[in-house]
Amino acid sequence: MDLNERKLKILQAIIGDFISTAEPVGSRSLSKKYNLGVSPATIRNEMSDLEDMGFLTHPHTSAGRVPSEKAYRLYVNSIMEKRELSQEIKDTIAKELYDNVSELDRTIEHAAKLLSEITNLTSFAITPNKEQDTLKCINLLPVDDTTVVLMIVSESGKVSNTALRLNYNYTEESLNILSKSMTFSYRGKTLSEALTMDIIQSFETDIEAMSGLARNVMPNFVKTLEDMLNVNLYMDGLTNIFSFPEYNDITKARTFMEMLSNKKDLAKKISNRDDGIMITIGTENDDEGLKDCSLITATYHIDGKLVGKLGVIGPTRMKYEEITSVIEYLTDNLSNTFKLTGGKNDDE
Amino acid sequence: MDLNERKLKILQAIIGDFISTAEPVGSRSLSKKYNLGVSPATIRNEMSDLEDMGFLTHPHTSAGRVPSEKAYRLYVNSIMEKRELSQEIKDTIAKELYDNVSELDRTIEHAAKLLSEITNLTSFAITPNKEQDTLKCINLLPVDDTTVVLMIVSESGKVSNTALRLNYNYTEESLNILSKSMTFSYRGKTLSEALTMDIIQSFETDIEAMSGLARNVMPNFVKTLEDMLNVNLYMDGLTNIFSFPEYNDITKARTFMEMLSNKKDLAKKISNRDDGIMITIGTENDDEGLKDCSLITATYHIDGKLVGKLGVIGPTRMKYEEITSVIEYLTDNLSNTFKLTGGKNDDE
DNA sequence: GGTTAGCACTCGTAAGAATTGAGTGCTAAC
DNA sequence: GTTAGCACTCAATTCTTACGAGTGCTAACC
Repeated sequence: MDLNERKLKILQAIIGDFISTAEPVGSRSLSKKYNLGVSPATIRNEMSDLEDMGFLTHPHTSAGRVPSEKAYRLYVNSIMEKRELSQEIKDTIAKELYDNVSELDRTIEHAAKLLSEITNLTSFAITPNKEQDTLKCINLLPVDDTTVVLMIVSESGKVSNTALRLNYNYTEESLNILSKSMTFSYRGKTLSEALTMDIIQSFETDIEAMSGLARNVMPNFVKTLEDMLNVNLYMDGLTNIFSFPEYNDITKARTFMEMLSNKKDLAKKISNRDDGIMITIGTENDDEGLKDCSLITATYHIDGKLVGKLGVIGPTRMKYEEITSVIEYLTDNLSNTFKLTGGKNDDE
Repeated sequence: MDLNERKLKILQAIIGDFISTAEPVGSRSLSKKYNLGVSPATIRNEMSDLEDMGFLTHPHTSAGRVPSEKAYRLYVNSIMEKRELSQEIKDTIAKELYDNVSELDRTIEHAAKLLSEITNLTSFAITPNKEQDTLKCINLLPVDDTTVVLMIVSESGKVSNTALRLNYNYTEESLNILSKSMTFSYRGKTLSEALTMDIIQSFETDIEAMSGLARNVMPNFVKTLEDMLNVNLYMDGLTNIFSFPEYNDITKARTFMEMLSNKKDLAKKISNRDDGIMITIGTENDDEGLKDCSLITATYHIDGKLVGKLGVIGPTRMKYEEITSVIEYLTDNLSNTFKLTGGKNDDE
């Protein structure tokens, strides 16, 4: 059986109708709403064919047709067209992003919020994977007699620090030497490389006099590095799910919420997704809890290198076209923002 | 009418029963379950009196009685006794807190998680209000030709930093002088005091040569101070609300979730609560969205000074006794943790 | 041969009626 | 003051009925 012009037109109408109404689509109402030029009976025949081909399903005998995952997949791959966003939305995104340039994490959080507000879906964003980020400078700073701060700056502009308490008095001199020495050893190394180096060893042999201080600093150095490698997950628009009739059932809403509250798994799942725009529909998500959901994600870049992700989650019946455009536009703008400022606010 | 011994006993039984079953309590089932030594008819008479006194309400004629807010208030104030926690829960709390000593914010977040797991309620915690925190040291650190990091350390051990890009080359010397000079001016001042000082002014007149650098640094200094003053709100156990029959209604669950997603208002509301254990029931919360909820909060201290809060939110029908004990024990332990380490992990 | 009108059939949903049962309030006797 | 007895109430459950949107099939039509 062939997916001819007319079948495609009918399928498209059904998908469109179902996406906006959430009601199974019947032949009669379809022929009334859309000017397809054929009678309901003909549409019925075509629908029956489309069902045989796996594009439609049937909740029960006397109900209308509902698009299958295969239909959405076809729609996403072939039918839907790239849509130009309305100037209004473009302006909102640009304005919100540029007006709120701030610390990287805050910007990402804000982008997620923006996304959920525009799409009326649940949105999420993860901060960049910093495995490829390189170390730039390491500093040990005196605070008081027994407290020093360890500060690590990476190429991407990320600054991390830990206050550490020593159980003996240090000299400023020794802090300085160790700082310089560490910067020398680690500068240009990626965070993951730095973590695999046999750290304490190198300092004990190199600088005998330093070894006491180094032994105190190193565990914290490792801990801070690990901390810098952590990917943060932000979510917004959690309650948007309640507007969907498919989640009018309390147990479904609950399952959805519970799945999202497992941030660790979710962050991992998102991290593992392909670069660029990626759409996964229902069972394609390979996750029991996501079998009725679709995910759309896209990647943004920091200085063209570090990669973070951002996207939405919602019922498989979602406005793929619009939402994909929004996400694409948003990530493009994000990458742009981070190209100019490195995610930090400039002087002024 | 007098709230005599027997009335009190019956009221207590009704409250206890309703808290655990969520079903209106009838005279017959009450007399069966609890050994009150009187017949259902007598209980009915007493119930009728208790209703007249405002302690019970009546969903409808043929339903059992439900405790009113006034009853809960009486229970919380006079009837309930301080309960000794089970050793198991004590151990869990102690273990979880001491095993996870880490950055302050992480510890608070972890405490909130722990609290929701133990109580099966929605928990929240806010980081300390740092208005009384004092500045300890301010540092400007060279990173590369045009980037410096501004680092601020406060007495409580909080370290904040911003990377800033200058539009001209600086000298290490000038950074040093400005750091020292800022530290000298601000050391010992509270964060809020520092914010009200006419900052740029003072540096322009004092150190002519510095004014260009200072002009670049100061806006960031102010911004970072403001950032340090921000109180963070953590929540956990959001989906616990679904286990309560009173939230089986999707619109109620939705309203609850929506109220909690407004983090700003919530943080404010919690900040404004009294110190120590505070219990507010239903309309006592003075908030339409909270009229069917009770809040229990308690305060923890950092080094005996800075004050943060932590608590739970749930239906008015909650196990006040148990939960209050848990929260009290938890905040005591938190304060203890922060007394020993200042919320930071020591050198090993 | 594709298209269409007609019609019997299906099945979820909404509305209404009957039944149940936990509970109250009142009265009269103990 | 306490209690047994009884009529009454009302939410919740179950059953029944009616409705209607929709299908699938058949036969006629172009």
